[in-house]
Amino acid sequence: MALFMISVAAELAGMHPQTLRLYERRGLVRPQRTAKNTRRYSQHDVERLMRIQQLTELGLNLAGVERVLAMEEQLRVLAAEVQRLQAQLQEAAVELRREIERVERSHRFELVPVSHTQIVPLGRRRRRA
Amino acid sequence: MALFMISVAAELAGMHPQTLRLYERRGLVRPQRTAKNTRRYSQHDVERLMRIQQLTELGLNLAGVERVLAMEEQLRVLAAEVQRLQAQLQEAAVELRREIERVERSHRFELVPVSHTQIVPLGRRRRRA
DNA sequence: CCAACTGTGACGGAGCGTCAATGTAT
DNA sequence: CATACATTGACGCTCCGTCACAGTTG
Repeated sequence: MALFMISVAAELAGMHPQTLRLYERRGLVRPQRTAKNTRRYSQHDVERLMRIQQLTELGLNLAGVERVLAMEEQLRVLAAEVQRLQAQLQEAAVELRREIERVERSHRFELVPVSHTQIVPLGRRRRRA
Repeated sequence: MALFMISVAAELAGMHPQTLRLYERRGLVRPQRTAKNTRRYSQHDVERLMRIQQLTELGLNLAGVERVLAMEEQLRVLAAEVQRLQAQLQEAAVELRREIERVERSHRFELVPVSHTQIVPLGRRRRRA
């Protein structure tokens, strides 16, 4: 996983390095730190920075950005849940058909329809014409 | 449905009337207008004003408030969708059991298990001991 | 010692809530 | 005429991005 020092991350995000430090102080991004206490930004951090920039360009202040990012995460989770449930529901429909078929087949093997049986004494089976 | 003039709505929401006019100009609330062009706030408008106040007290600016309110609506819609799908899924499980039972019952009426049949010549039915 | 990091402090522009002035209708 | 509405402009406070300065590390 690639990590960038603050100058590179700022360049990638199109921001002033000071802005990145400010965002970290406000808790908007949490880059790793090296043993010598310098920030290291992941690709994910940079993408988050770009998303922050989109929102601030829309006029949001940082409090709004923070809340919107949190809500976007909630939306992703919920949308995934909807996706999952829809798939599960479709699976349930398939399951229903399959199960009914299974039950019918099991009966077909175990059972003999009355209308198809012929009562014939044992040992006196007639030949079909 | 009760409607309030701006002074009353501002009182109810705990805001300055000018603030309400500002919010309308920004498109955050859309009170009705009388024929003489004075604003009329519904109960729903007042509740929205109070929600806006909560968000601004959290430090959001108006751009953020607008976006958050829109996303809250999306979240409500998605949450309702999840609710609906879960109920539908549970219903599907019930349906599965019911349908299987129906199939089995229909076979039980139409069919006779082989193991329970006895091949007996007609008219020579034996009495059970 | 230079380059890039770290932090803190200050400044300017923008956003926002309130006040003030002015006009209109009941 | 007094009151409450309307609109518009201005002022002060806060937020935020950037710049500046000082200290540390390779």
